[in-house]
Amino acid sequence: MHLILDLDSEAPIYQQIRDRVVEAIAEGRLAAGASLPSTRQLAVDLAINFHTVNKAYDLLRREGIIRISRKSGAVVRPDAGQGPAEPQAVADWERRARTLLAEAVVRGVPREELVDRIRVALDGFGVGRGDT
Amino acid sequence: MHLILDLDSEAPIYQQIRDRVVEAIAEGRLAAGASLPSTRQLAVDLAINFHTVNKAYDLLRREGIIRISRKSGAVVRPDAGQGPAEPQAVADWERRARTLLAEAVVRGVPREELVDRIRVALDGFGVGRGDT
Amino acid sequence: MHLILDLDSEAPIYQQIRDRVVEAIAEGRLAAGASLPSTRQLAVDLAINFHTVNKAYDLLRREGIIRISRKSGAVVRPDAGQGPAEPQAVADWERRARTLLAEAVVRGVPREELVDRIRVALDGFGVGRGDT
Amino acid sequence: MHLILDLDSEAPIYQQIRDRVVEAIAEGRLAAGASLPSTRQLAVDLAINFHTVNKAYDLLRREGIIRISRKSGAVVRPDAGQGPAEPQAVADWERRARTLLAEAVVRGVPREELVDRIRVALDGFGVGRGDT
DNA sequence: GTGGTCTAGACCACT
DNA sequence: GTGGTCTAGACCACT
Repeated sequence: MHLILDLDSEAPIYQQIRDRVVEAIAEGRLAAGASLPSTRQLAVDLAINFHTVNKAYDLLRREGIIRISRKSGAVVRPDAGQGPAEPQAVADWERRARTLLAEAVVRGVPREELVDRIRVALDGFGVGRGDT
Repeated sequence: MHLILDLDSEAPIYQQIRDRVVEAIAEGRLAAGASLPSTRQLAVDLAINFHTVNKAYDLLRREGIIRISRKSGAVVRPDAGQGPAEPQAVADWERRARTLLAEAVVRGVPREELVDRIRVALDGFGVGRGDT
Repeated sequence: MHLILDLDSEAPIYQQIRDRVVEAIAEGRLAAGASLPSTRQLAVDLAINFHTVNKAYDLLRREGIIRISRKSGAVVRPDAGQGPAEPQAVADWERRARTLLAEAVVRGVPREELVDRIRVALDGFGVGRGDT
Repeated sequence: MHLILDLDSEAPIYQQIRDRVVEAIAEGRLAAGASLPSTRQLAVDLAINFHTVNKAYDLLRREGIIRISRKSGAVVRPDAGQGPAEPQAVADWERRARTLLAEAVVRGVPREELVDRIRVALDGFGVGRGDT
């Protein structure tokens, strides 16, 4: 799994790892059931502290996106994106989406362009397309 | 201007203020040219320190969303959302949107529902609709 | 005298007035001995408080750039830009110039471009050209 | 890094710190990639509050001149002064330069002396000389 | 009356 | 150990 960090960003590294993994799953680069690199391996690859990778994986586990076991390490949950989403998580997501959309509107991005950009992004995601 | 904070949220208070103001502008509750409460006043209303409000207003100013002067306090920029958006800001926005969309996809929100929710949110925004 | 203010700027209005007057003198739009508008007139033209204009004029007077008398109001000093500059003022000016140049260099403006831009600016100034 | 403040100056302390750091980078005393003192350390050295240093560093970060991380503290961006300067920033810079030059002209500094002083200042800057 | 700056100290987040 | 956030209060600058 290739994964690019932006050390200049104000976003914490563990959050960036979490975000990139989520994107990789959405894009289909990380299939359901696939293994993530070991925390130590990824830490070496990214030249960061292994506790930071640990924190990212733990976050993904708590979000129900991956499973972690001593035997098989971290794997993408086979049912990720299958069952209905948790109402609580969806409500929270919707609030964040609202803020993000409001920002674009206030910045003067035309609605058509906005919807287009969202469509393009969604088209890049192979998971959950309904034809799976 | 009514504005609700979540003190339990991990999002800093100043960021929440910024987000709520942006939403209020997008919704049309805060019109272009309208005054925001003074930093001290809003601090009293929200039962927080005025420096925190200051930081939020300063952030909005640097984003080009409000104008601040010692004379007239903070006002929504009359040209907010008028001119074309800055490419840099739009690129940054798109990255954040991608991450957010990926999360929804991975959580199993169907695409139709996703697009619907976005449409509903956009319909709640009065600004920049083109027919104004 | 036409004079444009930027109310969005963080620079105080009195400082902007002072700066614009200095530029007008350098450009030759305000000749040595010429009268400035009365403080009340300028305040009306700029839609600002007349105390603010007063403060700007007082600053120009203290800098030795204009003379103020009850009889003839504010006039550009006839000897502005004639005699040798005050060493103290020049030293102070040089420090500010150093900071400004350092900023351009750090931002990556090539030296040739830097010198060119300065030359162009100086060419727009009619006063003190030596051929007067 | 040695750095001298003028507590009597009307320029805010955080701005002075920012200006001195920019000069140190232009002079080559602070190389690309070099570390700045920690906010707390510099505050002790300058006998000021660490929040003031924080504000200066935050300003430098927003200007894209330094990078800040909790791990390695503040470092001069390796690419500072490398890529082409932002047009917006250059336009703003040019306006300030115009005002500064006008002031010198009005004060009676001869053009030759003016250009000489600028050349001398630029010669003191090791960064971006093209022959490096 | 408004925002801006500075000091001071507490506590937290990240690595 | 580093920076980030928040509170608190004083004083100043601008209009």
